[in-house]
Amino acid sequence: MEKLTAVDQQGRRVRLCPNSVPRVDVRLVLFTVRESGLLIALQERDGRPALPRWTPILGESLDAVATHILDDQIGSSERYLEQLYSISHGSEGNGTVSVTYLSLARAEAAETSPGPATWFNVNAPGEFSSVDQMIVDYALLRLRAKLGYTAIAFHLLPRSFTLSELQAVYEVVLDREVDKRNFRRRIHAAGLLEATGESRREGSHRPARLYRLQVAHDTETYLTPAWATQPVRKVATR
Amino acid sequence: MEKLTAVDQQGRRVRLCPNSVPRVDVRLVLFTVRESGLLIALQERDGRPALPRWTPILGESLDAVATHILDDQIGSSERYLEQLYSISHGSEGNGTVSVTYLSLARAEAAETSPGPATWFNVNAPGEFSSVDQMIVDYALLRLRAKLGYTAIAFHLLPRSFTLSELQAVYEVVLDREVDKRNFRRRIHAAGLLEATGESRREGSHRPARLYRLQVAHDTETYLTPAWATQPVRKVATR
DNA sequence: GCAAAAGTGTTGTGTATACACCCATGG
DNA sequence: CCATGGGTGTATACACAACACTTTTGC
Repeated sequence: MEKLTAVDQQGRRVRLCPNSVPRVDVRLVLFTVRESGLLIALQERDGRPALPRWTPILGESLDAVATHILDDQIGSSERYLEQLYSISHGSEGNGTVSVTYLSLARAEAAETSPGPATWFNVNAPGEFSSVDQMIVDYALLRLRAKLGYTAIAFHLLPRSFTLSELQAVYEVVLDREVDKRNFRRRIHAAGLLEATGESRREGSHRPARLYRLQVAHDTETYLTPAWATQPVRKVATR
Repeated sequence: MEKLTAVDQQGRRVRLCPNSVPRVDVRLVLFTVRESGLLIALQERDGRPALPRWTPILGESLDAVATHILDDQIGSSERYLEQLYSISHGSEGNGTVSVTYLSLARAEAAETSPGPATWFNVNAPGEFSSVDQMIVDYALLRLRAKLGYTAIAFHLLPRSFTLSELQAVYEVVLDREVDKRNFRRRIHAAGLLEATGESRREGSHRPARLYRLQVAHDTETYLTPAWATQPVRKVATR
C-alpha cells in the first residue's frame, strides 16, 4: 500500500499523489443548431480552440462538474446533458483521465453567449488537439444515433416550434435530407408532441402550427443508466 | 492554478494531491455463462463480495488497466472488453471516480479460475456496496441490450458451438425463452456464422452441426468509438 | 419403436420507404 | 394570380412474431 501523506518543511501534513495517479478532468461537447448549421462551443487554449473543461474537486460528482461547465457557457435555461465516454491520454508526468459529456442547448440560450466560449461550425472548427478531435467525432456519432431513438432533438429548439423547424434540426444534424411526409408520420406516431393550438405566420404562405413536447416526456432518458441521475450536490463556489 | 509539488523534510520534491483531486479506479464486471446460469466474477473486500478493481498508475491507459484486471481473473484466452460508464462516489477525503468495464469470458476460460475472484450467480451474488450494485445492474442492462444488435454473445461460448448452445446463452442472459425457428433465422440472416462441417453427437438424438464465428467478424465493435481501441501500452510489472 | 434434441416454412402484422399534389397566405 | 412553404395518403418491401411437424440418433 502506498503512503498517501508526508510532512513538509513547515511541519504540515500534505496529501501526496503517489506519482502514479492520473488527474481527472471533465470535458464538455456542447452543440446547438443555428441557421448557419450545427455549432459547437469551444474556448481558446494555447492558441487553439479546445473543449471547455474543468477539474473536479474532491466530493464533487462528475455530473456536477459537467453542469458547472455548462453554466459557464450558457444561461441556465433547461439543457440536455449526458455522459459519453472516458479516455486516458498523456503519459508520465501529466497523465489525465478525461470524462466527456454531450450537451445540447436551445438556439435561444446559445444566442446570448455570456461565457468564455465561442461558437464554431462543426465542419470548420479549426485545428484542435487530437484528443479533443476524437471526443468531438464520437459525440457527433452518438448524437446522430440518438436522434433515431430518443427525443433529444427537442432540446435544440425553443419550447414551441413548427414541424418544419424540427425537421430542419434533423437535417442539419444528420447532414442529409429527410422525407417530409415520412418524418411527420414518425413524429406523430411517437406521440411525444402536442399542438399548442397557436400557429405562426411568417412570409407569404400558409401559417405553420406550433407544437411543444408533452411535459411527461420532457426528461426523456432512455438508455441512460438510472444512477447517472445522481443528485447534483452543491459544492464550494468557484 | 494549483501548486502540484512541495518539498518535504528531507528536502525531496514530492507530488501533491491538492486535496481537491479525486482518485481514479477501474472496476470490471466480468460475466460468464455456465449450466448454472449467468455468473459474475467477484472478490472479497471487507468481508463482502466486490467487483475486481485497480488503480491506474500514471501513463497507463484505462483500457490497459482493465486488461490487466482481466488477466488477473482469467487465463489469457481471447476476451471481450468494453468501457461502460464512469461514476463518482465517496466525498471529502476519499472521493473516487470509478471507470467501469464490461467483460465477457468463455465458459472454458472461466473454468480454470486462477485469479483471486470466485464466480457468483448474478441472481444471488450476496450483498455488495451500493456503488458496485449500480454498476452491475447497468452492466447487465447493457449486455442484454447489446445481445440484440451485436455479436457479443459469441464471446460467451467456445470457439465452435451448436446453435442450441448459442440459443441457450441468449436465454440465460435475457432470462426468458426464445423461439427456436425465429432465433435461427435471425442468426443465419446476420451472416456472421460459418458451419465448421463437423457435428457433435451427444445423447440419444440427432447430432448437432457445429458453427464458428467468421473471422472477419471476430472483433465486432459496432457502436464502440474508434478511439476506444487505443493500443494497450505495456507498463511496469505489478 | 420410442424418447430426445436437431432441424425446417408459412402466414399475418406492423414498420419503413418512395413518391406528388392541394392548401393557405402575402404581396 | 402567383410564389412560397404547410400540410396530407397510398402502395410496396422488409423485419418480426406466432406457430407444428419431420429427422436422426442411442438405447
